[in-house]
Amino acid sequence: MSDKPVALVWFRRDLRASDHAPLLAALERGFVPVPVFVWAPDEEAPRAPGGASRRWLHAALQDVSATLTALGSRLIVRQGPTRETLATLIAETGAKAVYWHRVYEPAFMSRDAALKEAWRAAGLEAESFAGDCLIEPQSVKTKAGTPFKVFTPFWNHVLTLDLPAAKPAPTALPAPAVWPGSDPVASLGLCPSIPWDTGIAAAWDMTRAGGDKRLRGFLKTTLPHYADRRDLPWDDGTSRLSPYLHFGQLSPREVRDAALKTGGPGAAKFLSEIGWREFGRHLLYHFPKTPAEPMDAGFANFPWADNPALAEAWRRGRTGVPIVDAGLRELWSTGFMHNRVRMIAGSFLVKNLLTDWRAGAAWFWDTLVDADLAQNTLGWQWIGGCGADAAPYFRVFNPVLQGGKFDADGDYVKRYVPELAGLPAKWIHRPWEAPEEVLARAGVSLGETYPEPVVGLALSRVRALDAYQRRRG
DNA sequence: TTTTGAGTTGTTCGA
DNA sequence: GTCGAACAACTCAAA
Repeated sequence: MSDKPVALVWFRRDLRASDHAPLLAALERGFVPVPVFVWAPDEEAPRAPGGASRRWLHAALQDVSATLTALGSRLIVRQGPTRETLATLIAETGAKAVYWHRVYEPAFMSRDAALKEAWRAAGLEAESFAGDCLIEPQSVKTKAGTPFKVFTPFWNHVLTLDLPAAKPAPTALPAPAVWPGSDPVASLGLCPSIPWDTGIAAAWDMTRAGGDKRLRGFLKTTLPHYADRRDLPWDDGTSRLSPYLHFGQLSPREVRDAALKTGGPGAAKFLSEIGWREFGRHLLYHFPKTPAEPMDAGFANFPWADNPALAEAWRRGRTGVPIVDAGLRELWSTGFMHNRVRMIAGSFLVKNLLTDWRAGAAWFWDTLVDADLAQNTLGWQWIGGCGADAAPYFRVFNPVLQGGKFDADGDYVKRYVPELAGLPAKWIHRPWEAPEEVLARAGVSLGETYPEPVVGLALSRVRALDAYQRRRG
């Protein structure tokens, strides 16, 4: 117990005790930190967090709460409008300061600036700190003073900068004379009422320790082969750190420092993937309308097809194209989709089905445990061909060829589309072309046990090329 | 200001 | 089956 003045430490996407500048600042400046989390989903834009993301948040909050408790502190959890809820907590604790990490999403930038101004006007010390990125979006500019729009020069520039390293967690935290009341994490209603989350819970250790274990194992055994194996969806060749990074259970500085320390082949490639995360934040900050609007204005009136049945088949993994269906079923059952398959499935929705990329972004938002506004926007605008550094319009992924290249034995398809497991590798990515006797032997009856393809690949490819070409005028 | 080199992730076609 | 060319210019970033 301490009679020092209290500082609220406002937790958001930084659900950890290590590399936590606001927490350290409170201690260094002689305050007793009171960690707080405010659940106000309606204030997130353009949409409140999706189901899978909420499920992860539930675990992450419980975990960081336990971590803070072990250090002698607590996590105070409240729900309600952020401004009023924090005002209540400031009054209850007599806090003289509020510290937090910046979040660079459009909905928060102006709101948080207004809060800072209001708190300072009220005589509080209010300060925000660099958030969940290696380099803050507003501090990187081309020599012409404009934001970067191409990844390679962006990242080459960032690599020349002297970036701060991660800081360790405090070894102990003081407690205030009186703790304010806290709602149980369970009362936030983040877990589903019908248990669709068993697959997610089985696939992930959603704690900081789980992320840390994943990071260490990845660096030790996978990093040397990263460049080759990261594209194989049946393999465990990617870091799978994205949800831990999204919720700040691991900071990008911690991940970067550990990868640099490991070094060797693969490290630069892996760091460039962290770089894409940075680039996504950069783009969202400088182009705040991109979650809702194509960055390339020429796409404003693109003739997207409006076919709810096809979009639903895609969401449910019932398109009849095995690797696409496998990806969407992996997503539905585990809250994750391998990066290679995200591209294949995204290309199929946007190009073969000519569906507005925003429909894909909305589904990913609801179902991904790593759903992140900046990354989701960048990824979907890229595959739609309407974003920064986007895929050329004529790049239409062929799911059969992609399957043959990256899932040659069909192991990935078999895992998530078990009704095709009896098919030999030769046909598993194109069952509609398999001879009748092969299908019969595998127990596959197209249209009954597994759908016929909802579109012909060749025809829909030509249609997409035509639509994209026409857009160019 | 003008110029120049370059740009995540692909497919198809024809020799 | 393997390989190179074509696909389409356009924009970006830096010299």
